Amino acid sequence: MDNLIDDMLKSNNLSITGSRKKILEIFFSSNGALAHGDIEKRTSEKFDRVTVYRTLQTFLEKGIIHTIPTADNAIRYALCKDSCGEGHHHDNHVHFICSGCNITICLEDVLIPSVRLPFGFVAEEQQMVVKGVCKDCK
Amino acid sequence: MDNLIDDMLKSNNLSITGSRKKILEIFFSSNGALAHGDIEKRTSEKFDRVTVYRTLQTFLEKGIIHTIPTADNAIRYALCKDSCGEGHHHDNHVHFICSGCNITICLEDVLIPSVRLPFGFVAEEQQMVVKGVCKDCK
DNA sequence: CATAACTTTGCAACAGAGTTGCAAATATTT
DNA sequence: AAATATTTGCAACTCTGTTGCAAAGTTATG
Repeated sequence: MDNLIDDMLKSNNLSITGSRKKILEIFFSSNGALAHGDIEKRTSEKFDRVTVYRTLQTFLEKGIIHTIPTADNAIRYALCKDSCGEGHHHDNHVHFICSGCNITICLEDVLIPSVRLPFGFVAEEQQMVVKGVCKDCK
Repeated sequence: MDNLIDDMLKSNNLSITGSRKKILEIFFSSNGALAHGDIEKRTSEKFDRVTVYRTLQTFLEKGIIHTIPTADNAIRYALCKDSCGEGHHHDNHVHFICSGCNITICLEDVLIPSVRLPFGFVAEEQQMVVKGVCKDCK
């Protein structure tokens, strides 16, 4: 497990540091998406806020994590499935937010359906968020 | 025009005040969705920041406007079409953000397609945002 | 394996978005 | 026109995120 994380960092040309390892571990051991605040809570005051922000930013740039749009004004992050090439991650799946436990889940198998736009509009990227009750809260 | 706005406020049990009239006017005269900051700019320093926030909050509660989810961490608001009853607005249309002029538009005629969720998940509400180029920037 | 070169961290300070309490001002009711 | 209720503006605050810079840590080099 530790080796997997080290390799992951190394293959992205990132120095292997305590905070990066810890934050990656948190992502691996959580089944949903995480907001910056969630991560701060789970690192139990070990790292500076700024370090967490910068680490997330770095992971984002390297395509290790991706962002999830939410209406509640807090960016959430989730691990990318390593099925696609580095850098250009295809984030074309639906995200689910449970109104019970508030978890945010990537529904990797549920693809965003395409819509027919009015004449003159060209789509480049689309995001879909479904709110409801997850299988554990039912 | 002034009467329409007054009636709109009155029928929602809201006092008719300068800031509310002005902010409603701004919504009527803009063709896209507005963030809090946009509104502040267009009121040209006439009202307090807090008043704008509270007015938007009030309009939201009364179902006069609705929020639009964006990835860039700023809530945007748009007028609700008055086709549906008071309070319970059906916000089931797609939103479009232009990467050229950055406008956010409600595509009232483009309904969000429903998706098949994994077993055990129940959808209550869904939001879809398409980014691309609008008809004026093409 | 020590030293140099580079990268990352933590601190401090800041910026922007949004909220709350409260007294003053403005609307509405009578 | 006075009494009541609602709304506004101010001040102060919280929360989220960013930037510059020196200190500490990591990696590469001889």
